[in-house]
Amino acid sequence: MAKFTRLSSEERRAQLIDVGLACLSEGGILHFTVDRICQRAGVSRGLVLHHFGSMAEMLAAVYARIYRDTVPDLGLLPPEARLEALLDGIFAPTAFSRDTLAAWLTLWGQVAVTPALQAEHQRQFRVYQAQVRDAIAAMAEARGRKVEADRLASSLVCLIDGLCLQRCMDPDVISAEAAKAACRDLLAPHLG
Amino acid sequence: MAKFTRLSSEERRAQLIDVGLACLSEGGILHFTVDRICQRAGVSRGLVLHHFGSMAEMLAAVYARIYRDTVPDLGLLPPEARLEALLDGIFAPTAFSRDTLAAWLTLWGQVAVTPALQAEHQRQFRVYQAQVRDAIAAMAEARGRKVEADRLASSLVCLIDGLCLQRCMDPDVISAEAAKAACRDLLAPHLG
DNA sequence: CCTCTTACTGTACGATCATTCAACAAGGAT
DNA sequence: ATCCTTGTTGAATGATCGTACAGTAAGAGG
Repeated sequence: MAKFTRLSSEERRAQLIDVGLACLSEGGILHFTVDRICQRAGVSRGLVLHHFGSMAEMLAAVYARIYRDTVPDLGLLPPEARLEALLDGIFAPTAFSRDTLAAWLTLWGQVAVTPALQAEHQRQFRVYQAQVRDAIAAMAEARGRKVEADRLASSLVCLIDGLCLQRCMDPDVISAEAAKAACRDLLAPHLG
Repeated sequence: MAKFTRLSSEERRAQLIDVGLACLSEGGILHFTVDRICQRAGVSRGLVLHHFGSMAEMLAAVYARIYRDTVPDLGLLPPEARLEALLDGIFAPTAFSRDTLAAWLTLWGQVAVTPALQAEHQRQFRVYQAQVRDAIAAMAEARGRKVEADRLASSLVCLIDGLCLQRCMDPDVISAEAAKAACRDLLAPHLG
């Protein structure tokens, strides 16, 4: 019998990212270590840096992963449905759970002090911000309203982040429905 | 000449908290270490744990400090001025700087995974949330409006947090004035 | 000037950290 | 069945981590 099984580079990276995410959720950045991740994944110490080069690079990969898992793709939806789909994705049970949010908070806390992570953040955030802006602009047009889509999108993004923050630090304070309602309330005066 | 100078417990704690805050700003939680803090403060290794007992306790003390430095005391102000004073305090140049915000983000990232910090957060946040609610309620009453002060305060707190988050991760995106405007825009439909 | 409290020093300790690297072997290719 | 690519192992390294603790001395009070 084989002492270990070989996976393709993509498969192994995906598995390690999963484990890394779990470590972040449970213990923050201080638990995001080579030893812990490898032990939990059932592989040897050398494998993480073989696939990612450094822990900072792996952290950036985890950031890209959680971004894709959380922010839905809105491209194919009809204009009036995009905004609601965006909120449904972000405030879905898995994305808006304490575990996922704890990972988000940890990553945010590292963005400003980890160059590799900061670069990944800017890459991901640009796409996200554009999606939110377009969803708002599409809705405004569908309803025949003139809005400052940029400013409104910026406010909505901030509100969403803050809701995630508060939800993570005290889950009882804000439910997913209350979070969606707060977002709609922010937009209502401008979109009707 | 003396080999070292003795300070009162309060003075030394204040100094070490200052240094700890600086370490958090510059390198996140991974730079919040006994060695770094002591070296930077010009004291020996044993002093931190002499005054704080553990690094987790010291982190909680730093959290309490940054909270008090950021959130202004609104008690004595006239009802209509409280909301604006709150925003002025939170978005003041020092509080809304990259350094201070980086420390905030780091601390937030640790709240969910550090019991001592979580306890301190709940203590501080309760007071903060109540201040925001009262400022909103006072303004609503002054203007003769009926509002759901709780929900509105919750939304405002989330928006403020999100603004801090975005500002820290990319200072060019949001100015202090834009942040204040976003907050006023959230409240305007309810408070006029 | 003496005493006493306690702020303070500095070493020691065991654990854990990220990274490097040479050797091994799994499994598709030929 | 053999070769070869490369995913994988595991030990070694040197730095750094938090905490414990026995001893030192500063400086206020008597």
